[in-house]
Amino acid sequence: METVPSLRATDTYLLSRVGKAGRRRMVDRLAGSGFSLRHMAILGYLADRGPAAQRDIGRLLGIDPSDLVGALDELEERGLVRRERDPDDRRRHRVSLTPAGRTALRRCRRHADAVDDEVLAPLTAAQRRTLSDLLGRVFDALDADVSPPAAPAPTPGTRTRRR
Amino acid sequence: METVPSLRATDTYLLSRVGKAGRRRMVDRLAGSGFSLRHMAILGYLADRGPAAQRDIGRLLGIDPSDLVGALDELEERGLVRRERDPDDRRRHRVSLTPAGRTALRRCRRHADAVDDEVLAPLTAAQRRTLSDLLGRVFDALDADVSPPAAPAPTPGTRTRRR
DNA sequence: ACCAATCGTTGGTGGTGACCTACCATTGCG
DNA sequence: CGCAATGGTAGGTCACCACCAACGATTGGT
Repeated sequence: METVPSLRATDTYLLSRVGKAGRRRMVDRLAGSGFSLRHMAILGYLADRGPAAQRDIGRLLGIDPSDLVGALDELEERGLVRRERDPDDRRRHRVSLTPAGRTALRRCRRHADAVDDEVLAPLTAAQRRTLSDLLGRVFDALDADVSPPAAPAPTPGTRTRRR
Repeated sequence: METVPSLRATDTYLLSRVGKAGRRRMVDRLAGSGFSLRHMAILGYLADRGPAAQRDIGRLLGIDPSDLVGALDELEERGLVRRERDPDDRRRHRVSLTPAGRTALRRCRRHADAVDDEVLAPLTAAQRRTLSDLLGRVFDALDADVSPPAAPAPTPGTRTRRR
């Protein structure tokens, strides 16, 4: 991909551009199996952390509760997740992964791996590990944005962001 | 920022997520000065490569000609670019940067640098250079996507993408 | 001189993402 | 009990992006 030097020199621009391209590929690929990134993220969440209330899923994944509903509807219709009322708090739904959901997730992951390989093809295995590591650090440091009511505003410049 | 392990392990996911967050910050910041990413990209193009026809700007920047019109209108209204007919080919517009445009670009770049610093804060200078380099490699290898009519489809799996 | 192609422009479309409000059921607390 | 808070839902908005078709002006090729 080509660009102008002054843009290529801007890390955030590069990041955003590469991220977008990667996301694009991923979305295309997953779409072939009828999944969206959201779907995959949700399945991943459930596989990693077990059954959960919708609120919690949305909070961690950065999905608005009202948007989550639809995504879960789709997954449920296809028998990939189950929604049942939490007996301990009947307001909540206990969302859990079905065996079919687990299988679906494996499929998603295969797609994801393939896209990773495709996008990062120009890098050697070692470089790839490095990139992975650096990206991880940056990612972890991003606005938690999941902060409880009173934002402590640790460093000046941590702009709270969130319309 | 938190996530589930299985997603954190997916490079493309990380990339897309970090890219998006970076873009967000950039957009917010630029918006404060009344610019969009598009605007900055266009100003950067003109500064780096000199006056150009709209077609060419759009091609390199991945902006549809019909979308470019509006962006240029805005820049022109604010006196940052000039549009004049190319005497050699009166179909074309010769778009050029005004001195005010040059100043505006400097301002944009300062914003961009600030965002870079903010986003990449968790990295050391050396790590940052490494990330920059690796991202650059990946970026350069991305689908040119500016390919002429008949896509040669070099490797199976190079999905042409482009709705 | 004619026709096909090119450039900019207008005025659409469709998809996505990130919101928001209002609402009902349920819970926890005073 | 009564009421505020919480979890899920339904429905809608707004911005943005990537397109597309059609059109007038202009050009280049024959």
